[in-house]
Amino acid sequence: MTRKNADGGRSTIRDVAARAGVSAATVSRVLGGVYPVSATTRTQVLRAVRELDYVADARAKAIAGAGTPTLGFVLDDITGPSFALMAHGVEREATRLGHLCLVCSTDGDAAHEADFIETMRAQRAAAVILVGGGADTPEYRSRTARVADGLAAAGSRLVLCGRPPLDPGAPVTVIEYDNEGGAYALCAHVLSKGHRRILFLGGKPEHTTAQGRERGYLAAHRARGVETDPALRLAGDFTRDSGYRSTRRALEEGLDFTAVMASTDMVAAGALTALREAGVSVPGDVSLVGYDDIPFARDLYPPLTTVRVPYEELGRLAVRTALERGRSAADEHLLLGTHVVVRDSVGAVGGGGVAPAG
Amino acid sequence: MTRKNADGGRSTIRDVAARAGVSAATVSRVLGGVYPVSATTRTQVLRAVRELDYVADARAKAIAGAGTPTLGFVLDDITGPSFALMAHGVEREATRLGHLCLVCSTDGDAAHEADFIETMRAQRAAAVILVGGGADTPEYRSRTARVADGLAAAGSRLVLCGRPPLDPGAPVTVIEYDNEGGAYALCAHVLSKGHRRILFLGGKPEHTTAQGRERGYLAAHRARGVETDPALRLAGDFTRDSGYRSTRRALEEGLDFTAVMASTDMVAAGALTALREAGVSVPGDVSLVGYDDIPFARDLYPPLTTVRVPYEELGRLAVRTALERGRSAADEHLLLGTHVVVRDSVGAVGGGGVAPAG
DNA sequence: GTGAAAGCGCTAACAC
DNA sequence: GTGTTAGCGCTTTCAC
Repeated sequence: MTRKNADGGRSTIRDVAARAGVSAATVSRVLGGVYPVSATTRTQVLRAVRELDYVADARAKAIAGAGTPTLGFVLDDITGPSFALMAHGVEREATRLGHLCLVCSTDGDAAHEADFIETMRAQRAAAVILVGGGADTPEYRSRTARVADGLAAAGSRLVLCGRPPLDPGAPVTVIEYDNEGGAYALCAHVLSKGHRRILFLGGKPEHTTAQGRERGYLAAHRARGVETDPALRLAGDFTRDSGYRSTRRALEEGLDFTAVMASTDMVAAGALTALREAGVSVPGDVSLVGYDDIPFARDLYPPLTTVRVPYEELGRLAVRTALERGRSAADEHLLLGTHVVVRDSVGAVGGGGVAPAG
Repeated sequence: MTRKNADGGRSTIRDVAARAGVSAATVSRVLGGVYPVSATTRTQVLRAVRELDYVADARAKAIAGAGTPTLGFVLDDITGPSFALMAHGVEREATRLGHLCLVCSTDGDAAHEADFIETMRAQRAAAVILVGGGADTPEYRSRTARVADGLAAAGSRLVLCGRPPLDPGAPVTVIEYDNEGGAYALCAHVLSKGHRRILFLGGKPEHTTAQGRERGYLAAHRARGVETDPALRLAGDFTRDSGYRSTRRALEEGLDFTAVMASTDMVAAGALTALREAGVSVPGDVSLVGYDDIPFARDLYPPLTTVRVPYEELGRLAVRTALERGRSAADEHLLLGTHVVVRDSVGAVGGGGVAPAG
């Protein structure tokens, strides 16, 4: 059994050097790879490394100038399928590019988020990626701009993913996907089937992602010249439970609608269960659509018509953009397209809806 | 606007010291918190820190002896709902305990996993947590034991979560949940409804989690004195697609069964869709059960009867055990219980099954 | 209470 | 080729 040096602690480069009968610098060189070293020395050093089971301290390397660059990734909730997908993309791309990736899920807690960003700064992260909508308040803008400045001044970079963009000039990279466009197309599809009273299950009113999707809903109606009923737009959040509760309440209150457009597939899942429990058939009585196209969407019954968002791709892109961006401090802004994927949860109107017409 | 020191780079403790007109040691002390410093000095230092927007380099701190401890978390696929849940638990508990958490998803690639563990060692992580089953081969045991030794020698610790345990004596903490027991109870439930030909959708044959669940399936049959048909046990993996494909094939081949027991909720989701596409009603014609109780399970139609595994709790526990363990190098072994949650996907036999009775 | 100096584990000139 | 000497940015004796 290979044992460590006497004190049982980790061994240092000097221990290796001593055992191999060379200087620390030499050890560093053979481990470094490219520097010319004589074959015999190299062999000896390598043997010592093996015998001591030596692994260089990454922090020390980092501080000395070498070292693996790091990257921070912050999301609301790693448990949400769409963000998990993104996390996957981020993680893959980061390691592909030789970066370490620190992940933090904040549970929507702003303080936690701030803490983590600070930590990333302390780690001298090459970039920190923030994902997930949020409120676009003046406080948000100034706070985030400050963060962006701080990061930029430290040679790092802030990437906003699906988040409210900042005022022009702020040193951030923002990558968005088209919430309004996707929702517009989706809603147009539903309208084209003859639906005129579409229940919209939104998110938190101040949440920009939710807003974008709602704008799409509204715009599609406007384009078709059909009026929207404010009573049909319900706030909530992006969870399954929110969809369930809102739908239940809508049903109990006797709201009149023939379709529901959920702001998220998770919300749609909850809505579907609520509908089913109430004996409402989908899409027979009521049609249903979601947003995100999470893997599960097609296993729902009926398979859910929804909007595909390229989350994993988004994650990869965020990393690549943040890391490979030219040295320009200019802010960049990317908008990824989305498209609706039609499955079986939308039917032509006529089946009835849930309430007696007018 | 607060600007950095001249070169635009990050400022160091010396920059702060200079600006505050004190020594670096003093800055370190006021930032450290507890050391006695005069009120005026403290104020000045703090002001300098603010003006310079100074954030101490975590790597340098770490190397100097202070610094935030780190913890590594490795999983197959962060996209899988159950592991995402665990990741959440791990992440929460780690930050609660003041640890940084590095997450890596390996996509089942052993080399990637080895790399990451090496990285964690280089980061001098306090512990590394490995989750997800795998093959319990001699190679696995010796390789992992070596890793455990290396980590232990470096003052760190390996935690195996739902992974094949090592030979006794290896310095690891293993936390398992009861696959066999859960599967046994679940299968017993299905059998109690009169089912006698239950299709088992397993995982990779060498995968210990899959094996445990299969053992439970077998044991439940044995306990009831019902014979099992090997043709009814299909291998696959833990994905939704695998469940879909296997079920489809079983149907095409005219396999005779009245229930399907999927080794995972994801697999069950795929199976459900395949069944539905074939016009087989669940649970009318065929009953279906899963394993994991992922959040989505109840939004499937019919709501899925499954086994609840406390994944998030598991993650928290892994962190706590790894970090708060006494200084004893003894190996620990925890086994978490599971329980079946009955929903509506199992019916009494009689509806028929999918093939003409023998 | 505060500063000077040593040192954490490593890399990178700069000699020879 | 290889060793010596400086650092990297921080903390922590040890003096004063």
